Parts: sequence; C-alpha cells; structure tokens
Amino acid sequence: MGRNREFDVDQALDAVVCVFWRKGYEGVSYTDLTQATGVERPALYSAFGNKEALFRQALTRYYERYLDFFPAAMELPTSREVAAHILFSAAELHTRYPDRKGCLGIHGALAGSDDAEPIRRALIDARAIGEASLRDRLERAKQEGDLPETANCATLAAFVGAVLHGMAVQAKAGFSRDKLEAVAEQALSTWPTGNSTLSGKSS
Amino acid sequence: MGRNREFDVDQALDAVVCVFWRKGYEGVSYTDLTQATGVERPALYSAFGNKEALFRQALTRYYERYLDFFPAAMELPTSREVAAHILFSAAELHTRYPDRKGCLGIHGALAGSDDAEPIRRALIDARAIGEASLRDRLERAKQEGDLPETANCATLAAFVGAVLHGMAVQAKAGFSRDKLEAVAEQALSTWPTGNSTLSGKSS
DNA sequence: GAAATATCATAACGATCGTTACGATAATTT
DNA sequence: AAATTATCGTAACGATCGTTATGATATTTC
Repeated sequence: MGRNREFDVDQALDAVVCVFWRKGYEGVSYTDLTQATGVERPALYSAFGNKEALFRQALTRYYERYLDFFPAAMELPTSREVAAHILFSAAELHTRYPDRKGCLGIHGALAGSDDAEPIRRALIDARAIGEASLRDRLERAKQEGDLPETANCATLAAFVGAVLHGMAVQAKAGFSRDKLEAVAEQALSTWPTGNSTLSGKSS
Repeated sequence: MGRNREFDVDQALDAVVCVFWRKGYEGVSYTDLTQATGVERPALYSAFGNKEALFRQALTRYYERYLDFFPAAMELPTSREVAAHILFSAAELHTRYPDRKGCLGIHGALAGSDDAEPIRRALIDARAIGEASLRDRLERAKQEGDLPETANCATLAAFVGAVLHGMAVQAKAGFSRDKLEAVAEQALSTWPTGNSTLSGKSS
C-alpha cells in the first residue's frame, strides 16, 4: 500500500559510498549526498536513517564491494601470498578511482569532532577485525610450517596493517599505483619463510 | 600605545596545537579553541588571523616542537640508524600524550569538505618535503657505500613514510607504544645493508 | 589629566549543519 | 470510485559554523 519508491536504494547507497570515500564522514553534507544520489534529504532519512546509520551502511557496502580481496587473500596457500595479495590489491584499489583515492576505512573518520566518536570507533573496530583475521591466518601458517616458530604473527599482522594504512594516506596524497606497489614490495622484501613445502623454498 | 595583551601568544598557540592534534582541522571549532586557550574568539583572530592561518601556524609549531627528531635523525651516521631513529621516535611521540595520540601531520586533514582542501594540500606538501629530505639522505648513504648500489632510495623513503603514516593511524586507534615499536622493528628488518665500514658489518 | 589607541568581552552576523513538519502526489485496498 | 497509505519535494526547524561589529577597558602619549 502507498506510493512506490522512485529511486533504487542500492544504487543510492553506492553513490553515498563514493561521497564518504572522498570527503570522510564529517566532511560530507546532505547537500553533497542529495547531489550525488539525486535523492532528496527526507528520502535518504526514510531509507537509511540518520547520517550515522547511513555511514554505517555505506561502510558495510564498502567492505563487501571493494574490500572483498581481503577475505579472498586469506584463502591463498602461503602467508607470503596472503600478505602480497592484500598489499598489491590495496595499492590497486587506492588508486583505481581518481575521484576517490585512498581508503574509506582509513580516512572515513581518523580525527574529528566529538560527535564523530562513534564512527571513529566503528572504523577502528572494523580494522581490528581485519587485523585479527590476518593474525589468525598467520598463526595457521606457522602451524603449517609456512612461517618460522619464531615469527610473531600479531606483529606481522600489525606491520601489514601499518603499511596498508600508510599506503592509503599516500594514495590520498596522490601517490601513483607504481609507487605504492614499490612500497608494498619493500614491505614484503623480508617476509619470513618457514620450512614447509608451502613456502616453495625448500623441497 | 594602547592596551597590552592579557595572554601569551606562544602559550596560546601551544594549546591550539593540542586541539588540532586531537580533532583535526575541520573537527575543531572556535568554541574548542577558546576553551583550550582561555582566549576569546576575537583575540584569536587578532593574534593569528582566521582558522586556516591559525592552523598553519600551529602546524609550523608542531613541526619545530615535536618533529624535531626528524632533522636530528638526518645527522646520524648510517641510513639504518636514520630510519630507526625516525621510526622509534615516531612510535614514542604518537603515544606520548594520551589525550592526543597519533600525528597532527597525518590526521590534521586527511579527508574533509572542499573548504579544507588548502589545508590538506599543506599537509601533503609538508610530508613530501620530509620524504624528499629522507630520500636525499639515503642517496648520500648510497654514495657512501652505506646502501647498496641497487637500493632505490625514493622507494625506501616512501616505505619509511608509509610505515610512519600507518603507525600514526594505529596510534590514533589506541595501539600501544610497544606494539608500534614492534611494527617499526619489523619494518627495519627489511633494511638493506651496503659494504661500507659505516654499516658496521664489514671490516 | 586629556586624547589616542590597542585589546578586551559580549553579542550578533549570515551561512550551513543535521534533521524534520508539511502538504502534494501516486499507488494500493476496499 | 473512495479511502488509505507510503513517498515525494519544499521549506523550515534549532543549533552551530567561522567571522566580525561594537562598546567598554586599560595603557600610552601629549
């Protein structure tokens, strides 16, 4: 019963993702959002709730639509391939769209007013989940002999995270894909190797 | 002639630095600034100009008061010591003050509205200067045999920058100093060595 | 002591922020 | 066809944004 929606909610959310990606949570106004989506303010509120709820949905969409390389990387056979796939995919993603460089998960809300604190926490938590997931994957690698017994998986995961975040900052500053790939390569240059056949160095 | 200032301009600027450090450029309001400095709005305008000019002066102050370890690092004898000093000093600085973690140079203005574009550019330029200065220092190291002929100094400088920026993001997320130091250590494990006596490996 | 001047706090400026009444419009139900 | 209901665009809400006009206050100069 009642009138039908005149816009596609999924399509609007995709456009919203792009806006937040470029300007961050607090940098985006509803004027920006209506302009990008072609949807008036009240319709956005009716479809997504308030700005915070909208951003959370945009973040979820961002993860599933753009950060899908991350869970995919976890499936790769060796820890080095996992790390390499993450870093190079990020280098590509962060420079894929000239109008929205870098990573929504990083500059969506790094600093800001106190009002943005819940969003900042949400992004921190999301990144922590990713890092924990990588750490677990590396622990598995250690058990498989793909990483040495001495390897500190938590540190390695944090290191990959740091390079990842740093590349996002650099991408936002205009670094080319090539330059980011060189950074990724350097980061990978001393990835520890175990004694398993998985590493491809023995046998 | 005329009335005297009732506040210390240098002291006020120090307080302003802390506010921008915590909330970033656009996240700071003049209510925040008067609260932190004890100086009313018109007095801040009279002493520093508008918000953008104030931030630029705060950034300069930040560099000379907190990022002094960077030029100091350039004086160290080996490229590895240079990189190590930068990374460990950053890990310390980014976690030194619980009320303002991370780095003003990073989250002062990563993303935001179009109005903040000049400030974003200023931060990007400032970081680029630092990276270029590091690259030049590494070029010198190469000439001294402290780095191998094959070393790509621009890439190494960008890599140090990426880890630096990534640590700033992680510090803002609450990472401990120990964890950041572990990241720095991992980053340094990729550091190439030359054949000079400087490296301390030969001779 | 009187005139001149720079800084002070108060209070307001127009613009924009996120959010929402409101009446018109279109679709469904009886 | 009439009644109901959800969505539409317009227009406005109070709050806050960065910025500044204004008059009182304090200091210096004549």
